[in-house]
Amino acid sequence: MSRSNPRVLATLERAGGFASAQEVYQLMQREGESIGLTTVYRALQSLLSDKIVDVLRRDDGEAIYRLCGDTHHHHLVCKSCGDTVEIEGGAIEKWAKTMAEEFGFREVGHTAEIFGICSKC
Amino acid sequence: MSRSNPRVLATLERAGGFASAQEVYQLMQREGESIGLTTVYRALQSLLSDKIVDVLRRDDGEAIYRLCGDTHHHHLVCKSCGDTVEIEGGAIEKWAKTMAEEFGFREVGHTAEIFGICSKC
DNA sequence: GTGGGAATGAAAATCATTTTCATTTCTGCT
DNA sequence: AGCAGAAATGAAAATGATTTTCATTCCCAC
Repeated sequence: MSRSNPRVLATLERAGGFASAQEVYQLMQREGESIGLTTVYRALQSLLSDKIVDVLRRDDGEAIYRLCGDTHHHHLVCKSCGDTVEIEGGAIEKWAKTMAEEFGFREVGHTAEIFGICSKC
Repeated sequence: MSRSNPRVLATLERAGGFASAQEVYQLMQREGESIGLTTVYRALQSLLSDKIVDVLRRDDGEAIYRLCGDTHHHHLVCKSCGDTVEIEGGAIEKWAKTMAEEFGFREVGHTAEIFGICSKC
């Protein structure tokens, strides 16, 4: 069940740790690697569920995957160039926990993203 | 060029100021309004470029539109039954603003969701 | 009224993503 | 070796949101 194809992971690294499935596929094609689009999608999903990569959405809705360290963090993403800054989310953690408790939820997780236009754009 | 169809806007309001194009369309159908899906999409785009609505992305990539200036809130969603509670996000707003400023971002927005298992499940 | 631009919507096109399914490759086992 | 079954692969078809095309209808100034 190890579908986390290492060639896909390597390509994602080569791409600067930030690319869509289609881009990873095209990159591999251009570099002469023989792989199917389906396999790329499957590998990315597997990497995702293994928490080796992270997924975000571009403005047009395309999913982009990126390598991700294991420390829990959030992202500040530029809507224009896609540049990403990893930020601390201590305030969020506390907020999520408080709110969840207030309404009696358990096994709580959360997502949070900030997006805007970066200083370069 | 005023394609910001008022019926679409009204429906978006009725939906709680938060819905996808498909949902707006279905809601209008169910309520017996005669409108085409194309028109709904066009109206939403128009409302968007007039800055009357805002667009976000759901996890699955579907675009959801929301009235700007609507009091902004977040969701606490049960992973098991899908039940949703709307919650205040004052802490988040501040956090997002602070972080964005720190890194020189402008035109800042954010998304945040908390998910878990509710008390009934 | 009438001519032309704007609005409408059905149907087709597009595009990312997922599913299906037949084929190939790997694995452990004898 | 040889073989069975599991897992991986990828081409092609299916899906689902969104966009485009295009013919028709509506509306408004003249």
